[in-house]
Amino acid sequence: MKITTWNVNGFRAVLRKNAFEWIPDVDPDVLCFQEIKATLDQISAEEAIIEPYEGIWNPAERKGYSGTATYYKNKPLSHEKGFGIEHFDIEGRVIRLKYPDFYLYNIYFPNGGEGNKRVPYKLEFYEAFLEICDDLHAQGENIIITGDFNTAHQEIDLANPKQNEKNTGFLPEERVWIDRYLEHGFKDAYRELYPEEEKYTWWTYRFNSRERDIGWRLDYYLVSDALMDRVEDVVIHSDIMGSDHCPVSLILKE
DNA sequence: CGTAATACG
Repeated sequence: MKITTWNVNGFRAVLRKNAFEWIPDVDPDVLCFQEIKATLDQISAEEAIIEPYEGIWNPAERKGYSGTATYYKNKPLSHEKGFGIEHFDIEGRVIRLKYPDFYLYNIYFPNGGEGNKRVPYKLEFYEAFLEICDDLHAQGENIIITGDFNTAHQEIDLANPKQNEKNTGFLPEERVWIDRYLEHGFKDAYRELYPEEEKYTWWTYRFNSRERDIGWRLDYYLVSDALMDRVEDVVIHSDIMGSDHCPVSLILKE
């Protein structure tokens, strides 16, 4: 089974750029998109279709902002949008699919904002979601979390760690939440397999950053400890264009 | 700089 995550930074922008063309080549079983920045009524029915997938959209209430969509080949046992907490759910950040062996969460974690204004909301979101994961783990369930975490975990996860210690995305109080997830029964699948690799998944559109590879690793797969032996590979598709993020795939053994 | 609506990342 192959799962691919991609922060599209505007579903309509990706359509305009014809930038979904890589999908048949990568051929994921599930596609997790973040920052769709659209509702279904802003595009045609045809534009929402990605063959041969079926899609679930969870847009934010606010126009042109945030939002997630998950496309799958094989129908999950069930699916839910949000986590039942109003002030988080209105931003369309969460879609959960239930498969026989695990829950798959597609999540667009909050950005800390200009002047770190939204860091408190972001930290609350990490906290609330970890509690949900704790409950599921306590029930013996396995979980795969993927999406844009909006935080680089360690110095190895961004090109310029020193100069970003006071910027959202690399604040100590944000990074410690990734530590907490790992302490609560998750593995960072990419880092487990590639402890020394310096590869990024996001580059600002400014300053020619992508060409110069001045980036951050913000898009992760956190998998329950018990699932780690089923992880065959994690692939960062650095060459796939169309957004300021690149797609990342998780390949699971059956 | 880019996406999208006048803010946000």
